[in-house]
Amino acid sequence: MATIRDVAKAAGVSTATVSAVMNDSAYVSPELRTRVQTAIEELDYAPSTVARNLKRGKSQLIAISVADLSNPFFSHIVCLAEAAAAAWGYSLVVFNSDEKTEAEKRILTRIRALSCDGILLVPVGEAAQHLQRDLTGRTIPTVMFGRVVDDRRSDTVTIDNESAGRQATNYLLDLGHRRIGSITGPLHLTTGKGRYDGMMQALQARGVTPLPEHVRSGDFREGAAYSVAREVLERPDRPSALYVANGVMALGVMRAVSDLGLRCPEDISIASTDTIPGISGLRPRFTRTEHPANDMINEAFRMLVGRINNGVQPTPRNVVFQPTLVVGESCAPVLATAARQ
Amino acid sequence: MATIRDVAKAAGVSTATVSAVMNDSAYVSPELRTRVQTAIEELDYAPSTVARNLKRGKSQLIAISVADLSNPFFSHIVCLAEAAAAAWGYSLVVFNSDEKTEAEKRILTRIRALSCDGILLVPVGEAAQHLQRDLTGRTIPTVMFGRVVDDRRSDTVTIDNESAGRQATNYLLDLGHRRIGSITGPLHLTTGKGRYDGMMQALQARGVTPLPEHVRSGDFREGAAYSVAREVLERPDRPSALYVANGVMALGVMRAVSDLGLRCPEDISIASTDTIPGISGLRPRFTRTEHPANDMINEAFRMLVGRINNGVQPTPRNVVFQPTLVVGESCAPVLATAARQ
DNA sequence: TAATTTCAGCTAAACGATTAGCCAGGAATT
DNA sequence: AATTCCTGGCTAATCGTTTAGCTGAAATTA
Repeated sequence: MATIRDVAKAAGVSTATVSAVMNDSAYVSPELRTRVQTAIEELDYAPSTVARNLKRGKSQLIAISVADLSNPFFSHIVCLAEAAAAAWGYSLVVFNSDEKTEAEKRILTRIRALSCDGILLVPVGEAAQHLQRDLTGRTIPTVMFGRVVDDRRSDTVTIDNESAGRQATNYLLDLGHRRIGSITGPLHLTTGKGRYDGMMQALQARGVTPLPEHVRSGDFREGAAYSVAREVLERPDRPSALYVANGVMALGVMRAVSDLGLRCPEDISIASTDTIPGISGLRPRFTRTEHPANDMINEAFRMLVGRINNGVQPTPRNVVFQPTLVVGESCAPVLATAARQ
Repeated sequence: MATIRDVAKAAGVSTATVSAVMNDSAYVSPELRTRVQTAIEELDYAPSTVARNLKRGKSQLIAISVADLSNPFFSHIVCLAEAAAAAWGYSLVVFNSDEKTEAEKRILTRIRALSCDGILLVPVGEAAQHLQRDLTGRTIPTVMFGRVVDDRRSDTVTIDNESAGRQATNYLLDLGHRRIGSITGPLHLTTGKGRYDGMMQALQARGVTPLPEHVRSGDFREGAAYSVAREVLERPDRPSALYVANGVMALGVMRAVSDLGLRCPEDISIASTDTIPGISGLRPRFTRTEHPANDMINEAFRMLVGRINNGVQPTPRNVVFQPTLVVGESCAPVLATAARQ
């Protein structure tokens, strides 16, 4: 690998001049400039960011740690983050905490060791204590994404989870459903709790009280959602509609529906929050609330890069985005459902 | 942040001794050792990996560049790769070349600049020349994944694309289909060409010649597959079955089918190669060939880490995996289809 | 005792960039 | 003509590690 010294020798100039050309940090005469540039071309020189980073105290790396990389929502987030990182001149190091506190600890240690310039963190959240210890010790600029564990200290980018739960539930209520159940997320997560709260608010506002047996908590994964949904749907008093707290669980519920020989929306209406991209060719399309993921990631990067460049500001910023309801064919009016029973 | 010199001064030893304690690379007397350790504790010292990497010429980073990060197949690959990287003690830097040669060039330069220890590359492939220049100049251990641009020089991990095309097509033939069309991948890619060839082999073996208008090439994305599929399906002599070269295109085709008011498999049978994970709750489930992605990634990492540790070996290894056929409900016997027309 | 070996721990030279500070020589000023 | 001012480009120090090579005292051997 060619070094800056090789280029300097080849171009007959000093390393300082080569550096000046690379970063145009000082005026260099046109002649020397072209000589340097051809030498760079010739030797196919690329500066060592490792050396540069040592000198500058930066690593040009942004770390992202997501809670479940096998969830298409987070895959999508990683995809958007990669593009944003590239646009800002960073590279993206990807970690999967897999909803495990232990894994998250290891990841944060690793991120420190790599001296990443910033962290985009979807916190696992069950135990926030270690986060404070790990993050505030060495203040690496951090933006919490999607979930919140300590909204007083960190910058956060989230969606209004209560609104998501309310919107989806209101849609079901508007169709006349009253026997509404839910597969919620884990209630110790803000995403799980918020959507659950939103749903309950919507129900209470219309004076509807769900059966406790119809409201079950999942873990945001396909498998558990499948088995919990089976249990709920096998009951003789099964609900006429379900609110499902995320996209992959909605798929699990749908699998349960079809394995039980039920049909959606004829036998059961399903509304969810969050969705799987690209499956609009398959029927039924889900009625769901969607996150403005692109805007969220862009905002997160703007905040993160701001912190990286301007140092840590005293007041953390919390930006909340609004979900939007998208109607598919997974819900039917309750009259139709009742007629079939 | 405390440096090794601060620690050395505090402990009254040389930096070499501190370094020796950190990596236990040499014997240090118990007394000095404890003095160093308390000094480290005292100053909350963590060595700068940036400096260490500069010196060692290693970065503990493995780069993965995929051709389309928005494709769930590659998301899945990234997910598996993250786990494999962590298991081997590396961190994963993710890049998306988005099927663009220019982007791939920039990515390779960036990877070099970051001095990643190894590369897992899904090459864009249209122009392999620059790859040779970029990769052989500085021999960063590289494993080509999924696609091949120069199978003589690089390690590769691939699937038997021809077999995939043959298996899917034979399934359609066995159902009695003869008017078979295809949405292929780009034919300049080994994945596109191989699957196409496999399909043609299967057809020829049964003496079937497809109409050229029924065999259209896509770009492995949902959008183009949708429009091309519409064109094919709107023809009065539309095929009774389609072989679709990857999972997201199959979704696009399915969207076209449903937008045209057709039904799958009643009006059109669809078999594909590659699939979208987790959608088995939605109907119809695709009949498709699947890749052993997990085994493939594990093998790729074994090869890559081997190269990193043992230096570049003379003979490149090419490992080819076999796809397996998984039957869903997206295909019907031709008699049923004919009866409806 | 003198010569040799051993080895804990030190010194200093890297790694490859950035950059403060310097120098030479041409232009401008007096 | 002498002085000052610019300014393009160079020299060399620096970032924080690792590590080859050295030193000198203790241990071993003859």
